[in-house]
Amino acid sequence: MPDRSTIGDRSRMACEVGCAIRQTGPTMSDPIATISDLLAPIFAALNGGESADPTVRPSDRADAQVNGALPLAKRIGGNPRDIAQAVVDSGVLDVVASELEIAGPGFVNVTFSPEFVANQLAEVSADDRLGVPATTVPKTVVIDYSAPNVAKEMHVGHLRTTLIGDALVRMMEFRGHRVIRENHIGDWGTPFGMLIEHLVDLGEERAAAHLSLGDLDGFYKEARAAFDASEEFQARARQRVVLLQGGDAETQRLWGLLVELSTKHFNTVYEMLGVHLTDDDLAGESTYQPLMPEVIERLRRLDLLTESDGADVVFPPGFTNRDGDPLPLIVQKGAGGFNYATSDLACVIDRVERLGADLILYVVDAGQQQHFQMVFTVAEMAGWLAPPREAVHVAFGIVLGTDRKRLRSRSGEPMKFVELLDEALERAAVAIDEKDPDLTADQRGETIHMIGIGAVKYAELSTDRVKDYVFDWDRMLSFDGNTGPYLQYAHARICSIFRRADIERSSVRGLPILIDTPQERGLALRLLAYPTAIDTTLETYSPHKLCTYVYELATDFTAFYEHCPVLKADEPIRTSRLALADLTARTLAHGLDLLGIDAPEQM
RNA sequence: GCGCUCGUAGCUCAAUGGAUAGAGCACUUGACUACGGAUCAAGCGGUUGGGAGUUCGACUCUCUCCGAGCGCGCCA
Repeated sequence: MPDRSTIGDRSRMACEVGCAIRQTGPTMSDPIATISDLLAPIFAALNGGESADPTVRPSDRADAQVNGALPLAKRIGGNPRDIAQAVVDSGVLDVVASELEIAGPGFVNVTFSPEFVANQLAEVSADDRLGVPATTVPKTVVIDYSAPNVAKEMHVGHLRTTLIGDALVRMMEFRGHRVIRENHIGDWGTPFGMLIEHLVDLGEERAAAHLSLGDLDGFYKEARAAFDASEEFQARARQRVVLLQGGDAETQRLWGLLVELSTKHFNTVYEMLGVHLTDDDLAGESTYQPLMPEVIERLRRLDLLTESDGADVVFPPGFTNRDGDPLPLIVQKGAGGFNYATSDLACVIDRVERLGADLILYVVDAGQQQHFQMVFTVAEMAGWLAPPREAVHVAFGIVLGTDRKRLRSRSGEPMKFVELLDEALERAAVAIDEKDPDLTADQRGETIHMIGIGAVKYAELSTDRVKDYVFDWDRMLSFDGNTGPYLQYAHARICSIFRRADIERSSVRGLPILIDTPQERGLALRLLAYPTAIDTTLETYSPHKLCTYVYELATDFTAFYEHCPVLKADEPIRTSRLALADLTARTLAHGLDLLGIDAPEQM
């Protein structure tokens, strides 16, 4: 039974997806990857022709350390220091290293030669892609994210899925994959009987007016209240569900009205956020309704279906309920209806067979892990998800308030998305007005938007997605520390150097960069690590890794900025440092953009 | 009860099985005629929840216990 949580399965994923998405090779600028490639044949030779990982890592004792001698010594027998010596003696690193040192039990500490660093950097500086190669193995990736409900307002619960999904989309696309965004909105199910009847009672015009105000929750609650208060209404609502599922034209039209008014609200939020989701990406649950009977039919033909308490279910092995009995995945309810599981299976079929998906990502909260494990297992049993094709639940934790309880508004409900963003803008405005009261009205508005939204996004993305995270206004909007505003400020500061000197940034692009001081060297090495940062982020679908990179890049820059005068330096140092500053700003802005965050040139 | 996820500095978080576990905030101290001080530097702070195991090497993998959160048949 393929259990997605086992180590073996995870390593399979790391290899198949990771290797496809990762791409080392001659175009890779990261020196770590370069020496790893250089060492590969040496390690293979030492290992009797079989490849062995040199395990090259960044080091705090040198620029890089080669750890591979230790496990290799274990495997083939012998002294790890002798193997390290053989690695050094092979001479393959001589072209890139100015110093090689064997240390401890058998580590090889590598110091890159300044020429090597400068050459790599020149290549990157002249490259629009900043050294990040397009993948040679483009995949079709379907990303299922955001997924708000029709006739319900987006709230804080949609924050993480929307932002993580958007960031992954941007990175995957940049990497050269074919990315299909799917916004699996909740636009189907029994609540729609009630909602449509309420729409009818209210009258279309009044309902439309009501909904277009953005008060979707109010509408939903009224419908719910009517449903709870009147048996007559309940009967109509149930009948309406039947009509909806039966394809009744008038009912469909009314349903479409609800969907349209809701998606208008969603789009307002997406635009405000700068998230790449449009009506073209809508793939609501209704989309998959026609496929539902086929899901059942196929499962039946495969003899996977069992009847249990009147429902049609599949028993994927390895899942048990509270009594220790096999846990079923219900695909057709006793009354004949379909449910969430059916629709997710339909999605798998559609995404694999119609869209040709190699990889399906579900950016959905961690609470649904068991559901997805079961769905994926059943899809594998049915042969719809045969390797190397795969589905991954990109799970994330809950958003907590500073009291460590689920974040709620004062009224006790999940905080509405729009309220949250409004507050972000208000708080950003206070900060901006205090720091820089001289901005023009246009600049002010634009800056507030970039800072406020960027702060929320960065706070959201910069911690490990699988953990719950604490939502703290004061921290995320601080200009100090690992925050969005700090990074944006770092970018603005670099731009300011060029403004002050009245130099076009593009004019220094690709000019030679001289590596002299430790700060220049540190910054240069960081810049060269950008492709690897993106790779490691995508291997685990963890945007916080790119956040960490961008933050470290910013701190490396400030160290450089403190120690290395740019404009006051003599030529050719001055131009070199300008080029280094420009490349830093480009990388910073690019990394932030992959996270969906704007990088203002001044603020 | 079973399953999953999590537990790292006072707080918020990092750390692809590698050497001495790193940042930020807070706190203490220092740098100010400043290429944007919306800054920088230094210090303080840890038996990585406890215990056992695997390994040359464990925050990381395995087991167990403790604690927190979530899930466990017809909601989505």
